[in-house]
Amino acid sequence: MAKDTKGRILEAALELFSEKGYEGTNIREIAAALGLVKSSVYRHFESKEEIWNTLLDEMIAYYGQRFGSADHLPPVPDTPEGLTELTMRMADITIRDEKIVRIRKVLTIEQFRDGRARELATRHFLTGLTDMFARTFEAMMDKGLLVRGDPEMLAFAYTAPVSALIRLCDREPDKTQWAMERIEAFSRHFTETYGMHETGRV
Amino acid sequence: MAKDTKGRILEAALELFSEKGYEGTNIREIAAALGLVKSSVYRHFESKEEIWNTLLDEMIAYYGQRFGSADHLPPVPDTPEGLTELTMRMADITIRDEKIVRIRKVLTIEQFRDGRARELATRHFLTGLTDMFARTFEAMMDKGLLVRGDPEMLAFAYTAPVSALIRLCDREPDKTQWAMERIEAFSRHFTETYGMHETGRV
DNA sequence: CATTATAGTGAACGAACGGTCACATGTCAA
DNA sequence: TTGACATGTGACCGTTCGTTCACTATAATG
Repeated sequence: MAKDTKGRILEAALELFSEKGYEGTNIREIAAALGLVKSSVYRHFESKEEIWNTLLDEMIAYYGQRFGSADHLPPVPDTPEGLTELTMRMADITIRDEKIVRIRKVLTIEQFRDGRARELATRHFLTGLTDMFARTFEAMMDKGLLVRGDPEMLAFAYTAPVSALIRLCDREPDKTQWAMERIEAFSRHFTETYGMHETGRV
Repeated sequence: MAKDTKGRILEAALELFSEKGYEGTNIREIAAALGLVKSSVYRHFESKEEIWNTLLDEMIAYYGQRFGSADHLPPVPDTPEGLTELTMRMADITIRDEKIVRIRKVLTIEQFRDGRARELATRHFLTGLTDMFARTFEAMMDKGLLVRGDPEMLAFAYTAPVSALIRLCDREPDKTQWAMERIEAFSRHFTETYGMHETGRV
């Protein structure tokens, strides 16, 4: 059968670490989460630390594959309102996808203890979103949909509030609906401030 | 002499918890930080958990006293540029004050494990700053310094990016200077977008 | 069929943990 | 001087931690 026990251990570890942290989780719990006893875990990993490091490798790779590659760039909206739609779609995915939620949570918890977690946290919470939207905004400026200006600055001003609300959902999931409404309201406010409609030139 | 050992224990606990988390810190380290052995700590606290709960009480009280009371409201700027100055002053304090930094870090780490930490985290990272600046912005609108609009929305759009950069400093202190420059640049961008200069009416 | 590799187990290990307690100090009021 | 109280200590406790290992069951390979 070989049902990829190694992968299931990493899954369980991510889930537990994201709730109770690395130090707050023990090997017995991880094993129990897949119906094993702790010694079985050591068939697949040499130590608890190796689980953590492998998990980090996986998270880094996952981020690169999901947000880093060029073919995953979001489509450039056709209208200022399209930016809001795009944002809502992306926010919805990033809040619903349990794996991404858990990655954000574990990076939040462990960022002060582990250097690699620190770097990935900065990319997740700050630079990654900014870079991505900077390119989108630049394209929108070229299309005459957004007022001309520093696309990086605009992207930062746009993504930081959205990111803050996404992190609120991580912390207090029962406020998800409220947060989504706030994201939409903020996005509309943003497009009303910076958005332009095409002049219709052919 | 009675040199407030209880208070010093709380100080040491805050420092250690903010770096390694509650579970990652043990009583021996806390005791050693003030030159004691662990059993001495139990003269002042019944358990590790009581240290944690007392610390949380203190953090909640500290926040209320520091940011909650009306007499600590920041002065309303006289010009749009004054908003940037005010922001830089507040950011500088909040990044330099080690106690506040540690409180933010420990709330970041423990927000998923402790309900009270969760609530205080939301206030620290989201609602507190927004509420405070909403009042400032409302006053600035009344004075004709800021374009009319929803002060809450504007405050959220303003404080969320600043907060994101402050949290970057918590995570990567060597990027503090860069972050401060970004805060200033963002604040200037913001006042250029929404700021107005008085018409000079008497 | 015998063999070899793989995955899982229960018992046991030393170390570290949070916590207790009898005891040694020092301080200060009666 | 005495007694009471607060503070600090070292030895010790039971538990839990991460980790090891001899052993079993299973499945694939020659």
